[in-house]
Amino acid sequence: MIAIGELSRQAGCNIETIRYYERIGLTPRASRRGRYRSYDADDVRRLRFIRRARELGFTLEEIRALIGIAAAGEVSCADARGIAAAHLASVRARLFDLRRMEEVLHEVVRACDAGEHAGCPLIETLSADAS
Amino acid sequence: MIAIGELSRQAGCNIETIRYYERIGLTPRASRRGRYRSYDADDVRRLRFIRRARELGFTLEEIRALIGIAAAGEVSCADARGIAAAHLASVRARLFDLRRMEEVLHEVVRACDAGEHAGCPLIETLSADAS
DNA sequence: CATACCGTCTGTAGTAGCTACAGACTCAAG
DNA sequence: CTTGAGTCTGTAGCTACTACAGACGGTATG
Repeated sequence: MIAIGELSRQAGCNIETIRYYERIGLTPRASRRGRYRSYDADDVRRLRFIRRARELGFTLEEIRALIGIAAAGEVSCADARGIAAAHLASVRARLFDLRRMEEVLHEVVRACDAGEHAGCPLIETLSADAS
Repeated sequence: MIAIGELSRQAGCNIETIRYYERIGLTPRASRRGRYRSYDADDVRRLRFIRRARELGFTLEEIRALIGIAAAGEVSCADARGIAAAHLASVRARLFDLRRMEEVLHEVVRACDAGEHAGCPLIETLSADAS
C-alpha cells in the first residue's frame, strides 16, 4: 500500500488531479488508512490508463466510458473502436484548423522578415476586408 | 448606428460574446441609445479584427496587445511580429502533439478493423506497461 | 519531551473563453 | 392595446485542472 504522493510519482499524475478524479467519480473512492488515502498496484495501473488516455486527448467522459469497457472485457471492443474513431475525427478536425493557422502565421512572420509590406503584415491580415 | 444584433451578424460574433468582450474590457464600453448599446462601422471593424485573431488562435490577452499595436501605428510592428512568432511556436507545439495523437489513434482503429489482436487494440494501448 | 518539517487532509476559488439562462424592460407593428 | 422581437443586467455553468488556506499526522532531531 502506498500513499498519494507515491501514487502521484508512479503514475506521473499530480496529487491535486488524483483527488480531483476521485471527487468527480472518475476513480472510485480510495480506501483510507486513518485519514490518509492508500493505494495499491491496481490503482497505479488505473491512473496510468487515465493518463495515457488524456495524452491521446480523450475527454474525461470518454475515459469514463473506456474504463467501463476495459472492466467489461472484450465484449465491447466495438464500443471502444467507436469512441476511438469519433475522437480521431475530432483530432483530425483540430489538426486541419491548426494547419491553417500555422500557414497564415508562418506567412505573416515571413512577410514581416522580408519587409515586403509598407505596413505590419499581421495587423493588415487581421484588418483585411474579406473574410 | 446599429444595434447589437446587427453588429453580431455583421461581425460574425455571438451577442453574448460581444457583451462578454465589453465586460472584460477587451472592447471599450459601447455608447448607449437609452438602455441599448449602439455601434458604428469602427466597432464592426474592431470586432472582425478580434474574430480573425481568434480564428488564428490568439488568446484574448494577445489580442488586447494587438489592438494596442494596431492603434499605435507602424511603430511597433516588431512587437506584433514577436507576438505572432511566439504564437506560431505554440501552434506548432500543439500540431506536434496532435499529429502524434492522430498516428496512435489511426493505428488503433486500423488494428481494430484488421482484427489482428486477440484483445481490444485501444484498451491494450492504454493499458501498456511502458510509457 | 519539544520542535521542526514534510506529507496529507478538506474545502473553496481561480483559470480561458465563452454560453445559457432568468426575469425585466423597450419599442415598433398590427 | 397587445403581441412579439430585441435587448438589458446579473449569475451560473462548462472542461480539466491548479492553487491556495488552514488544519492535522507522523517522524527525525535538539
